[in-house]
Amino acid sequence: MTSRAEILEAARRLIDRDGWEKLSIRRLAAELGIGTMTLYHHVRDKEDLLLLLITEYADQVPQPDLPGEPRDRIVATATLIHDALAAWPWAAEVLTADGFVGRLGESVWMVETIVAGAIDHGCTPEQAVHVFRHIWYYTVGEILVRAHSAQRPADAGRPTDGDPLFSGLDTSRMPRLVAIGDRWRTLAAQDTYPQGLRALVDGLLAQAASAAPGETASAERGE
Amino acid sequence: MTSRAEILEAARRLIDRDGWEKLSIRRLAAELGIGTMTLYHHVRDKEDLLLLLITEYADQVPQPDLPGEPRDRIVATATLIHDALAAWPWAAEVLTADGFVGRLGESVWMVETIVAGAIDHGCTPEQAVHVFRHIWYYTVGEILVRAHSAQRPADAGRPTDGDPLFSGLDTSRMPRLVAIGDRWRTLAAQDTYPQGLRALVDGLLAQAASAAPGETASAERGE
DNA sequence: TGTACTTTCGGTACGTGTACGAAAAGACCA
DNA sequence: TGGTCTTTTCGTACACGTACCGAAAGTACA
Repeated sequence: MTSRAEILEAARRLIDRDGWEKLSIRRLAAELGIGTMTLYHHVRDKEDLLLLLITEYADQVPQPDLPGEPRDRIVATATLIHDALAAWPWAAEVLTADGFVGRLGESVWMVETIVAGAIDHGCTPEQAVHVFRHIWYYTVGEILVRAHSAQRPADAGRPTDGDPLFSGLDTSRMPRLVAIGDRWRTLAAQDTYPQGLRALVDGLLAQAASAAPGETASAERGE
Repeated sequence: MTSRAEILEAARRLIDRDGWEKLSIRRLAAELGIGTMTLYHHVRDKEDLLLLLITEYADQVPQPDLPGEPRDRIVATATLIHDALAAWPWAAEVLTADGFVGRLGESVWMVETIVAGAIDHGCTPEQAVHVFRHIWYYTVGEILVRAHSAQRPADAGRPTDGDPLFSGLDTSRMPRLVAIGDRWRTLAAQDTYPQGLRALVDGLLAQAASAAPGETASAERGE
């Protein structure tokens, strides 16, 4: 009669004790004192387990006051999502899972806030959904690329000779890039998410405005 | 005396015959008639093998003429990268790998073209590198999320009831989204990459312009 | 109480990536 | 040729996720 709650509790215990990399179906089953395959009766697969953990985690993120311009609310909320994901090592394992967004639990307000912000700014609801979608893509990409680059234990050969994103790049074919010397190699250290996000949001909102100029979205009921 | 070229050839053979999902270190070794662990002398790990395959593939992408505005060159090149990655099933397995960009082989011109386009538009070289970086994040996110959503064999329970990105979303907490009815569920079918990319690029270029207004980048030599 | 059906449990087995270390083969020089 | 050192080969072993399927336990109805 092992319940979902007990499973998640045991998983958290395991993660706290041995680190989340050591979390495995087998170890979790052992921790619970049940057969390995029994776990599969409460959880579809490992991805599902991690998604459940994520829901639990997301439920604890408090909803802050977000006054200000719609645009600023969007940016602030996206940054919140980003920071939460970045602080959350096992997010990268499931970030692209189907329905990840739907597993945000209590934190669906993040999605709603972004969509509502876009509508308030003058987007149609359809455009607003796309605004969220693009922000999501960008955020996921940023998290995944950076997370992957970060978890490398400093390859013996190249002791972090610069931006891992570009490591091994054949610079002899890139005259325009090389023109700035080796400075570009060190740009990775900066946290570039805020700028990129701002640019994306600005671009999206401008795009929506020019697609339907001067028009305030009317939330018409569909079907 | 198994060479890298032979390994890659055998890998391609295996992929053509059984599909790339079936490609494994063990099967590849068997195909080559060598011991499994021998492969590890020519290839660091599986990720490295896939990156080698990617270099080979990328080398075959022809470099097109890209006239027009710098902005359009950037967008066109990014779209080319995106489409290549999307057409390339095993890209998702290594897309976030360190130095992926450096494994583009002959296709480094893609990186150079984007960086050069940004500089030609008035960005500083540092800004141009960031332009590429943000485009890369967005593209990777788009590819990974969509790739993951696509490879699901239509869950028995929910026969594709809409956008997999949002599946399971608690819409009762999203009044503004629900206001458009269920239409938002079907928006996923559209290819939204071009719009998002355009918005991102526009935003990035506008941001760079406002950071250093009216200034044309001077490619000063660094260090 | 007996019987049929459903839910829960878990042992075994397959295929995976790859760490480790021993063995074989090749290279080089005395 | 013999010895030493380096490169290449690969057998064994481990932990993993999980498909498959039989066993056990719980439930419903006769």
